[in-house]
Amino acid sequence: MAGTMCQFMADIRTSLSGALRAALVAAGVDLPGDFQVGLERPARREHGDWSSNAALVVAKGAERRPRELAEELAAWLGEHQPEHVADVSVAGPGFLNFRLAPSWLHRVVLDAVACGSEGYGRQSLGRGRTVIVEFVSANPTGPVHAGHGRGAAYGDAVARLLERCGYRVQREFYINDRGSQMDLYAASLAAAQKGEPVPEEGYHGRYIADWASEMPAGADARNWGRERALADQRDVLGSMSVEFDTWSSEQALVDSGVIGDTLDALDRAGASYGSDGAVWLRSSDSGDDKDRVLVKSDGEYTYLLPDIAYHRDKLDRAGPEGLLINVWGADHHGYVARMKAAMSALGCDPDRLEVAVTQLVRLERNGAEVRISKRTGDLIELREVLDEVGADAARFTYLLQSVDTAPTFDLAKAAAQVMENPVFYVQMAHARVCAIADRARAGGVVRQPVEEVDLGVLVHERELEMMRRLSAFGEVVKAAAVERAPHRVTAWLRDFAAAVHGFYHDCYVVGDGVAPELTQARLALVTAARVGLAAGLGTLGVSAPESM
RNA sequence: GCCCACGUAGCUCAGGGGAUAGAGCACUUGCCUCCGGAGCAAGGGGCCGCAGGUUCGAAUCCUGCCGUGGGCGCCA
Repeated sequence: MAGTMCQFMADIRTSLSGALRAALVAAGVDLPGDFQVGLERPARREHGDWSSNAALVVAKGAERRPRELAEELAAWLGEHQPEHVADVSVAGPGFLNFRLAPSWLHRVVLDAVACGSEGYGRQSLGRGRTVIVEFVSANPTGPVHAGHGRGAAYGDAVARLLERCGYRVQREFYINDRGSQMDLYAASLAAAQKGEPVPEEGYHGRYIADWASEMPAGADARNWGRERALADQRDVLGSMSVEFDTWSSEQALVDSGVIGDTLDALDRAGASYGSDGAVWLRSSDSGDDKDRVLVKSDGEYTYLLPDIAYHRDKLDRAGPEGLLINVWGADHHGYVARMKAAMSALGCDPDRLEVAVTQLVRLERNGAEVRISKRTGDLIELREVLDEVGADAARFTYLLQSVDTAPTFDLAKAAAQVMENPVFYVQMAHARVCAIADRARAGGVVRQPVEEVDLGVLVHERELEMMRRLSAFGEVVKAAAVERAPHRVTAWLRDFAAAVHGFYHDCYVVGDGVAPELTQARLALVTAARVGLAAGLGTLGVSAPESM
């Protein structure tokens, strides 16, 4: 039953676009087979609750004047009004503006209460399709740093969004536990243990000395170091509630022998060739700048070859309909073309591999830049960020902006417990809404079941605004999932929280001057607000505290 | 030099074919009998980097240029 309730927002769009389509047909317009009725929420309130540009889009093909056509459509719609529509008008060059009765917003309250925070805003576009989201995948040569934090927050939020849209999601971490970087790491640990200077090309972070001092005498620096780094990474990521379903080891992949299969497959496909004693991938045939080495002249695999085998394996695990999403840092963007080239060469649809590239984060503390530099040793570890600002603020701040931007993350501002801090502002809205419900309970208010409450008394502009914002959540979730853009949810939360604070300020729920039936209706609205805030925060992996 | 992303209010950033371009901070000014004023509201502030093009319509799409960041290893 709750499932059908949650379809309400989809229904209102369907109902409006269906009516528009019927109006167009009645007006004698021939619609293209793939015609989609444009329907959006106007930026300006006076343009109504929903608006369509259908007349503008169709006018040219129909050889009609947009404004005249719009007038005709409006007249027809006036005689055949869909449910909840109070008024249809024409504006500007030919926009059709729908003004809805408050009853459509009252349905939104029922919808939210019925769905709960886990169900509200759920979409069905995933239809059970498998998607493997690979993110963080830091080298096991040291702690995860602040830059990985962004990938962690982003990858996990994308996974959560996709889950809310009906995808079957696997979170995966790829361990690059092989190759020259691992050699250098092991050599650095071994040298530090013996009190010798670490190799110049090695790792110089302070953690090397710390970990070397923990390392038992006679331990294999490579294996011990790998486990030490992974344990550290797992621990830190876990403390911001990022958990992976699968940890895939490059070394294990190599040991299993599947690399040779991949090499053979590339050879059979004519995608590789030998030159200068090395084996090369013809990636330049598929849009890459140049060809890339798969097997070095000393017989060692490069990073690329096992990674191709790994992606082949992932595609296989995801199934024929499955999708791969990789979250890579900006320093790996040049790697996208060659991986896609390899996928094409192996006969896989390169569109099944998506790579989201996250730009670098500039880290500040009270306006002063803090450099992130893994190799030189003055790196800011993710652990430090979490200790300073907390997991909730870190996640929310990482997700404040699009991953296409290189934002500034001020640790001091993110940690501040003030309303100017968007994390605090949004969480505070949730806490306030919970406080109201507590207060009503403490005041002896007995709540009626929502379906028996007369929501028709909710007509205050603050209430309407809150319900309007709430009603957009499902569309926001869908857009955020499709665009792999969790920051859209962050932006929505800030707007919705502002509406909640406004309501809180102007609309008392319990108190002397509030009629009992209004208290009941507002308590239902408060529950709906709690659902919306908790649902939004939940898709970002941020907690919704009941008090602060 | 080539490749990718970005350039929007003083600052941090949303918006990514549609109507008069938005939010927070900062600045000016109002509002506390009562659910937490840790708040709410009003105001000032914009060649949407520049120049062309496509379109009924461009901050949004295309091309070029300028600027910023990142990448261009038989490292990972």
